[in-house]
Amino acid sequence: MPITERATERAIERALAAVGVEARSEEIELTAPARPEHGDAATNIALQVAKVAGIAPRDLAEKIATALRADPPEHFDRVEVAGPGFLNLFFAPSRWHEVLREVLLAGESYGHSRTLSGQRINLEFVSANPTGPLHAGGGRWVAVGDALANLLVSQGAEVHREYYLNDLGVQLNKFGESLLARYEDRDLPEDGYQGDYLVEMAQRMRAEVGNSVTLEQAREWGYRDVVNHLRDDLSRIGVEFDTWFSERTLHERGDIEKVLEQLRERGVTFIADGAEWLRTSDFGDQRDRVLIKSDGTTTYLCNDLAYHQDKIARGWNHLIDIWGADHHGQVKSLQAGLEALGQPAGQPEVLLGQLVKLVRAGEPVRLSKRAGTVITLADILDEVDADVARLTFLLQGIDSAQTFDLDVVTAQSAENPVYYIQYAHARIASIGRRATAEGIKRIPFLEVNLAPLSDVHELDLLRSLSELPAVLTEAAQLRAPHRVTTWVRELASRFHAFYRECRVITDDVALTQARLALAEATRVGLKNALDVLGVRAPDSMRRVENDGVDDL
RNA sequence: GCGCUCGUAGCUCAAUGGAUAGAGCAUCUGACUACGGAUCAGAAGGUUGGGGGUUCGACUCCCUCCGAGCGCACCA
Repeated sequence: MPITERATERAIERALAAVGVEARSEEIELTAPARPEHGDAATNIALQVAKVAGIAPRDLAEKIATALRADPPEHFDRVEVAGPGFLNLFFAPSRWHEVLREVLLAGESYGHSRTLSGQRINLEFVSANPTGPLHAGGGRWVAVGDALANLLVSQGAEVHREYYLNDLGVQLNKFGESLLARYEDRDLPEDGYQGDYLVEMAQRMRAEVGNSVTLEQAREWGYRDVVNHLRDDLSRIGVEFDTWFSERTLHERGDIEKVLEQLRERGVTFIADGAEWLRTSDFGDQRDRVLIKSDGTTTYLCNDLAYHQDKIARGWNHLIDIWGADHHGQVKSLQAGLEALGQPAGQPEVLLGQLVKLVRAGEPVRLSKRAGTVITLADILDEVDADVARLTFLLQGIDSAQTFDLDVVTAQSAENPVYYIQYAHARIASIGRRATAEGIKRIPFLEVNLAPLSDVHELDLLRSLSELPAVLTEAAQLRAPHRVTTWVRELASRFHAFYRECRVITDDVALTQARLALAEATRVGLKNALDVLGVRAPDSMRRVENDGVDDL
């Protein structure tokens, strides 16, 4: 885990200069070692520059260490040379006390930065076809997309959450036909949508619209109904989109024709076999793609190009799309098309997420809107609360397929890691209530003498807290919100250990004040991380047991 | 066949090219008449799919084989 420690980095720079070795400051990297015996911060700079300097790594490390001892950084305790040439730095506890002050000073902005300032990011996610309810696996993109948006914002970016509605074309028509068939109690059309939700929808449509409904009316009524339910489901899990972009808009405004003209002007199109093609292969695609089919209609790619062109025209200087990995084949075509339009290469940045495998009792649950077996996000939210659902989707990176065991998530929802984290937050709030109840006068946190904090559990908490800024920055760069989950689980774990070993409220007034400050700093860390993840940080919790509900 | 992605403990998953690969669940052993036991401490569990290579150092990068998922439309 990299850490940001400017004063120490500068001290190492000075030591390098004293030794007579040149190194750019960005080459100096400090990491938090996994093992306590490797110190509080370690650097491999001697290993990096040994070859250029023409000195054996360990010898060089020793020289740097000597220089460092002569001109140490703040809070320096000692430095050791270890292994092939690592420099392990040990800090005095005052360095960690400094962290505590930083956390309390920054408060809800602790961990935030301006590293992405100036980036105006359009983040498109979910964008499931408006032909039925959002299925359970789609919840992954809901949770990941929203958390990623929060994460990017925490690093100074402006982020716009966008949902693209494919409210035109074959799928929507098929959906309309299927709904009408249910309404008229006829057999479903070929390849129709078989989901039971259409039966229930048809009943409501009859109640609202009456006994005479045309195909177009059915399609439009159904479309609006589905979108309303999408909004409801998303709202239940706490996600709100800034823009719901309708594909129809592109046609109504003539955007698609405009994009076609731009491409023709750029000379990147050609006619063949009665169709109009785009030379995407000139821009890295495997082969060229069709824009206008021989029947005169445009392809999905053509419309998608107009759509992404519009996002840029609206002022977003960076586009991110989160797609299911089953669409990976389209990435190159879209990027090539945008580049053909004169946009910088690599837009949009597409994050491919592996799909969710739903499992029940060890057996895979097959999901298909059209086949009729649908387990929806709403079904999940009926059984577990939104925090459980969100955190479950945010436990792992999106590069590998997630196995979502419905039995485990529902039956054992009380054992979900989210409660472990929230419990730490609630415990801290409870300690605060206790302190108040016992009439303990609270010194303003920033005036508290922190010197009594020296237990390993106390310092471990501060070590974790010191990592949050780097964790958030890196998670944002890697588009990996799950890293925040990993970090906050560790912070919670360290707090629970501290709580067991170190009683906060005691007769020792000075120690009590210092530990109350430490608890508050921990609370801030938990809260800020949970905010990014979109999970609540409660001040109290109720546990549902077999024998009823306990107030805690 | 071609392409993309993935393969880590019994299970679910972590790990900017760094030191002895870490958690949770499950299993086993323990814990304060105290601030919330949704807790804590410990044990056991690994040839990171196999084999090569690059590197002072590889779960990580490269090659190859095996296995899994997904794409290879004038569908969306």
